Amino acid sequence: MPNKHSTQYKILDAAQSLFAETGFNDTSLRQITSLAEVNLASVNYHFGSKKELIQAVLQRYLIVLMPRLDQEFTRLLAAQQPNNLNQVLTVFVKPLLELNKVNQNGTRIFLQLLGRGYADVQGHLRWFFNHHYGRVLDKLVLLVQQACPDLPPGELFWRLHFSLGTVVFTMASNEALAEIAQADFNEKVDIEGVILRLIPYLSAAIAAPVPTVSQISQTAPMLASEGR
Amino acid sequence: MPNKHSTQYKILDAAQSLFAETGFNDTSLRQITSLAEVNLASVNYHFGSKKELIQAVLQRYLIVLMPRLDQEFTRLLAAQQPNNLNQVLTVFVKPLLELNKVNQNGTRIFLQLLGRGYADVQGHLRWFFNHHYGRVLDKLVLLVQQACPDLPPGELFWRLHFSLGTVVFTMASNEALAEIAQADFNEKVDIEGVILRLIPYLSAAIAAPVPTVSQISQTAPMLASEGR
DNA sequence: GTACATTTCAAACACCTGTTTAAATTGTGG
DNA sequence: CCACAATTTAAACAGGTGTTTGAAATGTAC
Repeated sequence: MPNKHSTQYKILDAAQSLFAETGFNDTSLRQITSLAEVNLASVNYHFGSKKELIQAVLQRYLIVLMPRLDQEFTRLLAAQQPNNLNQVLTVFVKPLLELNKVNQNGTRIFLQLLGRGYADVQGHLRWFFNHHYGRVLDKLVLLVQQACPDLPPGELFWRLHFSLGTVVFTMASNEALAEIAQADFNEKVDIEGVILRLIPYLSAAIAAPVPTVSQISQTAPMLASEGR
Repeated sequence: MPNKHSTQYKILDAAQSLFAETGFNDTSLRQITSLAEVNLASVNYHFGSKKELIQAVLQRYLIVLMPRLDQEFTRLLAAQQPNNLNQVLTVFVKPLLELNKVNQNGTRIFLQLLGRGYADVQGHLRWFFNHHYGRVLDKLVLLVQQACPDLPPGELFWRLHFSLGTVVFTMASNEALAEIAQADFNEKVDIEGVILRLIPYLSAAIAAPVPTVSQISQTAPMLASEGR
């Protein structure tokens, strides 16, 4: 059934582009089916519901990406001495760029979809992702912990989520940013360029020195008195 | 007309909470008016349209925050020697926390709204913001440039947007993150705590060493061959 | 070629959206 | 109290949403 020109594929291809551009909630099934040149009802026939279509669109990439990432994480975990942060983050590059084999502009589209997935806080997406791929991310956390042994677990938690925010936001607004960069600095930037710029940024961010309690309390008292 | 219990205020208060929680597009006027206990038509009567209501909700905070930020930026720009990044970023703390005077939980709500504003890419919001407050942000760029004189302008552009993504995403998903942190690490985290954690993170990120061309080209060839 | 399952299709479904209308109500200055 | 403006109200508007239906078309195995 996986004909490259089947109705399913036409729907998935149309849906992913529109989802990436406009977000999940702001893309209607009628937009999708008219771009795919298929009947409106075929979405519900083949995928059941819009919710399941969204998951199918993401799954097409995740099913390729996550095992590749898992493989890279496992390889790094097997190393004798702990890896530094740059090494850990760099393993994302190849698997991400291989998504261009799944689909034209696959890397860009997938990362945009990821951004949309977190922006429209669709509860089911978060569950879907953690349920299927939580184990893989645990390995990443372990690697980062090994790379930054001085970082308290709580601090690491926040910094990983900060970093997720950086990636997700950057990708969601990728087109707009790339246009501005082109106009203001005359540098052509593609998705690969952005990924390579992110690595040193995130690397330094995650490994940033943890402020001591005394440093925090310089500003803290003011806050407590002004709250509410 | 600015009675604290007027219809306008009831609408604004209900709207900001729902917008922050669910996003602009996913919050209906009927949800807002029923929470505010006013008639549906009063939104269009008092604000004209939903678009203008969104801007009014944001404006209530921006009109307080931005002059305060402008004042801080100007003060720092007048200093004899250039300020370091930590000093520059720290000036955000006080003006942001003063938003709690505008409204209960004002700081958290405003930052969540900011996140929503960039997530639902409503073109009019970007325009609205740049049109009214572009000048203020130019001063911030100047300050960061002075703090990081070795950073090429193009790189600085990207890193500031990366940082915006960090803040915006973190705030948009703030509730969810705080809950997880509470459950997993048993640390109560409020908006002030998040802001204070962000500063060293962003500071290190923006000032990260710029990779040399030779470092990039180690991974680049593979990309070019696989990209389409 | 006939029987059966799969897939397509146009139409309708029930519901939700932002906005507008015109009448009823309330507030206000003379 | 009256006249006039400002505000509130219920109702309807036109259009969009995801989903369902039942008949038509197509594919497939015997």
